[in-house]
Amino acid sequence: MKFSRLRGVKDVFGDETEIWEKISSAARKMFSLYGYSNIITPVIEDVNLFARGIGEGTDIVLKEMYDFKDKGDRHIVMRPEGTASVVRAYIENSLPPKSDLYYYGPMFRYERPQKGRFREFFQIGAESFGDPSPFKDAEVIKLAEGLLKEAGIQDRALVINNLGAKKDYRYNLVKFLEERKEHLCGDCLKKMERAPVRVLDCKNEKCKEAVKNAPLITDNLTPEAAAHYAEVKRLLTECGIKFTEDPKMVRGLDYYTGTVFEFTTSILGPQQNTILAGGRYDNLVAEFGGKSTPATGFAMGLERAAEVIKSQQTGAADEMSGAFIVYDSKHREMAFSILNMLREAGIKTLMDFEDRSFKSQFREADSKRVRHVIVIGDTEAQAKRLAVKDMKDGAQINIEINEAAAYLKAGK
RNA sequence: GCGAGUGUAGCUCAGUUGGUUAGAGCACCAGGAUGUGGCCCUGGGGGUCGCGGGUUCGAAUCCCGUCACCCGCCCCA
Repeated sequence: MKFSRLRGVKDVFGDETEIWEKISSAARKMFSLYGYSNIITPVIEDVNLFARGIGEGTDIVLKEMYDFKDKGDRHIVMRPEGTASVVRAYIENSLPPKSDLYYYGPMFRYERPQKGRFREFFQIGAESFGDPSPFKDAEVIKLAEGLLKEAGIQDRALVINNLGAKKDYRYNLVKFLEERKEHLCGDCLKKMERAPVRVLDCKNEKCKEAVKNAPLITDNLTPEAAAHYAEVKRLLTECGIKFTEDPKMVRGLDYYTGTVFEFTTSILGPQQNTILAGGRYDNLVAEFGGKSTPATGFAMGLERAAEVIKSQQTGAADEMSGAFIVYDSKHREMAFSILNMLREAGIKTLMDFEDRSFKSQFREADSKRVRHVIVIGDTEAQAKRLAVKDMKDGAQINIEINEAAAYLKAGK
């Protein structure tokens, strides 16, 4: 019986895990620099956490949740994103009012798979609680940018917006759209009720034309939001962060209330080009029953970030390192003890346990890109010495066994 | 969820109007004088032609279904 993986999920290994590790170590470094601590929350949660948190009307909740009933008849969902869980945990565990947290783990969405879009995907995210200041927004964006930079992602652009509109904005926008109803596509008509701002972002040419003079959110911010937004922009410039503004950018999660931002890349195609996104959500903690607490955060998609790094990689060969033991089968015991000795001395050492020709063993040593080959044939075994060949220049020397570790460690 | 495309060896792909034992390159394995890699040469292993059904004397090739990937839309990281 042969099995294959389920739709939209993938096995990650080899070069790709290497890139993932590079990203996560970049993340650990940046988070520690900014004083964030790690939080691990369960993959499964109660459905209502996301229905309430992300928004009842969003696509994620409406049709993309991986949900099921467990044996106790509980309605469970495999988390489609990280923020709702972290907010829940923040309240439930009475974490300090000011908390800076980061997380790493798999998320699940029942979507049609495509390049850079999976049903199980990994996110690294950050959530900062308790600070309403525009400085915090700028700091979070600076952190996000630092993380991308540290991970080696050069191909990135930052887009920002603010969603702090006046109360009557939505009403006025809907009214504007109602008047142009006949020019809008079917999707937009649906969006009009649920998330009217989204209509402004439609790619359909007719819709674009129809909404050309629609009231923009940035022209209808509350005085506080406008001041906050201006301050965030000033601070970003102060930090040396380049950005563009997009008054039509809206995020797909309903909880955002102020600054929103997205880092995009050009290599993933127009629909999956967001690699990191986030924003301010000052009402969510209160909506979840906690004490009213301002908050802001972001999430990065590992698969997409890795894809960008992969596309940037030059074909440079890896450095040669470590040693490979080539031996005559009669002396396998001796070779094995040398192997253990070198490893205990902290030297990366490889060896093949099958009886293979010197030629085969050397070929393997070469493909493993080791710097040195230790040869143990009859001559060496009798003299209780080792021949050490430098695979870079082909030079070979003969040394005492107890000199080997020091010699290899010295490298070249 | 809607619309289109693709699916042949580990990888990238050939495969003529349906016709014998399905091919190439790369990768892998072995050998190329006496124990020594890369380049080169010789040989070798490896394929339920995505899967299931149908048409036919005969199907990788035609038809139907199904699964997967991928592209556009939707949405999002």
